[in-house]
Amino acid sequence: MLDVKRIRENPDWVRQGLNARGASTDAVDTLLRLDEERRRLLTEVETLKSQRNAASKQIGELKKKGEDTTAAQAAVRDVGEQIAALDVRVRASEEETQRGLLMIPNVPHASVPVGQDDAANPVIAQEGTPREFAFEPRTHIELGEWLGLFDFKRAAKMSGAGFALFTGAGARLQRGLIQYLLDVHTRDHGYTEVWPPALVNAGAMTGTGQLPKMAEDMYRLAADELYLIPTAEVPVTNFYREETIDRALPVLLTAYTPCFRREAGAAGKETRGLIRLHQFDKVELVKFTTPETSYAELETLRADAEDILKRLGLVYRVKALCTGDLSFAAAKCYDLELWAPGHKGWLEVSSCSNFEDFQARRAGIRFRDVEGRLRFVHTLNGSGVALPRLVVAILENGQQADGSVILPPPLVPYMGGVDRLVPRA
RNA sequence: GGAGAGGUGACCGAGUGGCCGAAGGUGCAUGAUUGGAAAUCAUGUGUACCCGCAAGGGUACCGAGGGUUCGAAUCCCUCCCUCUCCGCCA
Repeated sequence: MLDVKRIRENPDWVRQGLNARGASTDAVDTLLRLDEERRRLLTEVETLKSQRNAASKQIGELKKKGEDTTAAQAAVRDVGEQIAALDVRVRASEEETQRGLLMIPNVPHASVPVGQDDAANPVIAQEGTPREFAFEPRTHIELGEWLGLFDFKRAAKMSGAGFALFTGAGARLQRGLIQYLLDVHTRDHGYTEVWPPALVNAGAMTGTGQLPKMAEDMYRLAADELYLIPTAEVPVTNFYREETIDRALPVLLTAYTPCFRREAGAAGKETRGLIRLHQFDKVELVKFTTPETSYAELETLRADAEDILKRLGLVYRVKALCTGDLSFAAAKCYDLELWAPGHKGWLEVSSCSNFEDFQARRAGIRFRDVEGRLRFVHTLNGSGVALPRLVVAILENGQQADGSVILPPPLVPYMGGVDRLVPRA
């Protein structure tokens, strides 16, 4: 969330940000009104509390001297009742202000291109050129079925539409990719590996900004009031929730987790095969940085994710998300998209975002700067990368005329020496 | 799941109704001492919010939330977490 003081002192900054996102600025005006009311009540009740504290102290002293304090106590009790009544209003006002704050999205960074929606996202880089095929390239679904890598029919039987069941070499490829991605990020990019819970509480979800706004998109276990994580960003960013980080910044963490998304409202979009799933696997990168370095760190985070795609020899492009397409908590974001020749399109495999102090303020993650002041860190994260679409690209790009698939060389050791996927005999 | 013991500041630890935002110790910072250090001595050392141009003042916080009281770290209730033992289980 944004700093209420900053909104108070510079409401136009927030209004401009909301405008750029294509969101209404009414929330700012409402919030300013709520904040003013809140402070008025707070000042009032604190004055009364000050009076009560002084009077109570006096009663204590009088009692020690053995004097009668009945009248004084009655008077203070009266003040106490006023305080109790006011406290109720203060709390209501604070809750309302907080609710308002939680619903206001982050303000886009000045470098974010202005635009209405994803059509306005500029492509800022492209690596490699799509391969020319001497035959009509098959989709990952055709390839996977022929090679026995996954079985959507059986997945639907046990779980329903939108779930993947990997089999044989397909299952091994999942395991190998997870290990490969974690190896590269820990060995070559300086990240520390963590293995977090996949179920988190509402506090964690609020800390990273999924709650309260995105409640509809998540699986929730009502009996225990727990949520299935939609991304490792949630548990990993909450690693330091309500803490002052006592390590030198930046802190770099990486984690593999399954990810769970209800994808409510996604019906009708690309739902076949591996492209959009209710459960998928992902290796995530998370950074905690000082405010001064977060934008430089965003560039290296993106480079770390890109490095994976380069090593695997895949064709990809980078988009800078425009103001209108930015997610709720992000101040700036890049998307990495892989070329999928069978699918004849680009598939998003990573979003690399800087949230500035938006998540840190919600989650209470701070550090001590060189002058010893407590400040909120900046948090960043990016996929490094999501597995299913990576598999789509690997299969569709590596396919041969006979339907076999040549694997990228770095994966061969992770596949037990297998360099080409062929149907099981 | 059952029984018991606990949760106090960066850390250890005292504190059973007012003199407690909290003793004492450790750590840390600054100064004195020293050639330099150790030791020693002195001083300082939480966070959030509100009022104020500022200086400064106020409120709250002793796991969380309620309650009793003129007054709660201290008493009562609920919940969470940690530890020990038992049960169960991968």
